Amino acid sequence: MDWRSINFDWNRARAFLVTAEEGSLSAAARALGLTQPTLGRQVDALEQELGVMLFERIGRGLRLTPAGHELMDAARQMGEAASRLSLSAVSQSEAMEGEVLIACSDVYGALIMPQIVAQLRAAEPRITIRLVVSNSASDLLRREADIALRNFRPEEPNLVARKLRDTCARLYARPDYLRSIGNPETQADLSRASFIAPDDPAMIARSLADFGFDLNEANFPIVTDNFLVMWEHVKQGLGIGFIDEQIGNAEPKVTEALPAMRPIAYPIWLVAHREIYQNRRLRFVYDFLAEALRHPLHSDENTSG
Amino acid sequence: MDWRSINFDWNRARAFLVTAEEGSLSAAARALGLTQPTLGRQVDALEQELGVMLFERIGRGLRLTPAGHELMDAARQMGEAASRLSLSAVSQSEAMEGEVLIACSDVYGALIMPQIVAQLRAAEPRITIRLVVSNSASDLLRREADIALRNFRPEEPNLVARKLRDTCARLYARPDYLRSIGNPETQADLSRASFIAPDDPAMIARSLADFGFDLNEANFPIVTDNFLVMWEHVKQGLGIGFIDEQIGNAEPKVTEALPAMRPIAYPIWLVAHREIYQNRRLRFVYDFLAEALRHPLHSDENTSG
DNA sequence: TCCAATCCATGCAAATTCGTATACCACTCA
DNA sequence: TGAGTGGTATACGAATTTGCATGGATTGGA
Repeated sequence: MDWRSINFDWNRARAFLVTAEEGSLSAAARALGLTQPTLGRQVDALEQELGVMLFERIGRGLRLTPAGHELMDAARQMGEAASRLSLSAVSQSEAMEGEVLIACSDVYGALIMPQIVAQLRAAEPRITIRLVVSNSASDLLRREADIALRNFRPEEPNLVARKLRDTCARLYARPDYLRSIGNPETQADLSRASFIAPDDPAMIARSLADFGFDLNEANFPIVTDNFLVMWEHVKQGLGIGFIDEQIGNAEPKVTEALPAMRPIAYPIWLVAHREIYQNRRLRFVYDFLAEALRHPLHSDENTSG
Repeated sequence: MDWRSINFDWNRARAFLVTAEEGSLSAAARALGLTQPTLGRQVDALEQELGVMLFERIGRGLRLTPAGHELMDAARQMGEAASRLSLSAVSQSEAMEGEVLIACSDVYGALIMPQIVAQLRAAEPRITIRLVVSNSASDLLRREADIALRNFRPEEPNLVARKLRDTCARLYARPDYLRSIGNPETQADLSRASFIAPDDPAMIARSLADFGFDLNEANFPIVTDNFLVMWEHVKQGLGIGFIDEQIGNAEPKVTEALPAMRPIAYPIWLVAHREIYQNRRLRFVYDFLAEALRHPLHSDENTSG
């Protein structure tokens, strides 16, 4: 495309428009929050730039030349479009209406978010929520989501992040499963137990080694990349699984496998695009989530899936 | 009027428009003759100013956010209006079509300009002429005229002036009138003659004293502020009058009253508004008049009124 | 898998623009 | 007529904006 015809200083067009409408440079300067010399120079420069004399300089005030009068039509339309642009922008950033994309894990999406979303929509019904469920970190910079729940400190610059709290994961299993393996009481007692593991068993095994376990691939007969799937297998009595204590404690079908064991602590971070600084709707959801997730839910509030 | 909604940096809107249309800051910079950092900062600033995120920064290039996409409509209309403004300005300054206001004295308007205007309109028929006839200097700065013929060096700054040549005024009268007062040959012989005087007889008397006359108010029985009226009275044989030799010599009814007398010399200046530098039509008329008036018209070209 | 091309972000010096202060002019009203 | 009001033009120092140079990152193809 050829942009030559718009390649002039648009601020000078604004100066021309307001000066013509207000009748003087001084009045235009007041209206725009600038000074009279500035407006005067901008109008002069526009005349030079366009090669047209816009105003006659008479003693007091200015008067449009015939040429200037001819150009007022286009200038007004430019101003109206500018006004639409800015008002539309304001309404966009101020509007509570619209969709917010929240990225979270499948477990959070299924077991924690529902009641938070319910509260949020009760508070602000015009906001609609799209849950982007993934167990890998969503790319906020590419707007795969507006706000993400993460369990690690985000490293990307240009993101807004807030650590909400620390939480714990514990080992859960069905009581009948625990009985079937002899009601273990120590890590050593679980050396031949079955764990329902997410994703990479080898890595899980290494991590659990820090907690006194001695496990190998034989301890991971069922693997899935979906925590919900894992959890359902635990609830079915097929083995032991790690899950957030908030969820595990609320599930009547299961019990803690090793109550004496030190839990695995990890953080809860709320991460968002910088746009939350500018968009009232995003800001609202961000703050709402931060407040709702700051403390664990009461057990009786949980969905037991 | 309330201008708040247009009081943002319009150049940033231009940066936004071209960047969105071109697909990248670099391409927009090339299209506008700016640099990529400049465009980038302008877009950033617009986002801050409007409170809306316009682009997602993805690896290569940018992509409009939904909010940015919403604003493109208004931005395009702004650009189209800007384009109309600029193109309209160009066509105005380059248009040969239109009116040109020429200020001149009544004598020039009636006796000199007609044939010059005829030539001018033959050369450029789309130009129309309005003759602003006045024996006092028109105010070009207030656009009482575009171009003025004057008989003195203009003093106003901001005007464009060119001295075309010097010309002379001489004393004329009808031969029968001269006979009736005894065929005068010297200034003293005219001490009881009748002069048809423009405007202020006392001032004329003082001026003529420099040329050896000794006149008083009794010598000015007919006074008018209109040189054409004066000239018609001279042609009617009612007295003696000063007029440009170009006109006097071309009028068969009259003859020079004192051929031996030194003529009154005065300059012919062409004065115009600065706008002639920008307006092709004004420039054409200015140059045409300068050329046409540089030398006296041939006698046989004159209208004899 | 590496290289070339292309793009955005940022630091810094230069150029431009802006605001303050002031001079000057035209009109109005006492 | 003379002071007051409200306007434009200009000088100059300060603030902002711009361009250049450079670094980092991604894409596409050899």
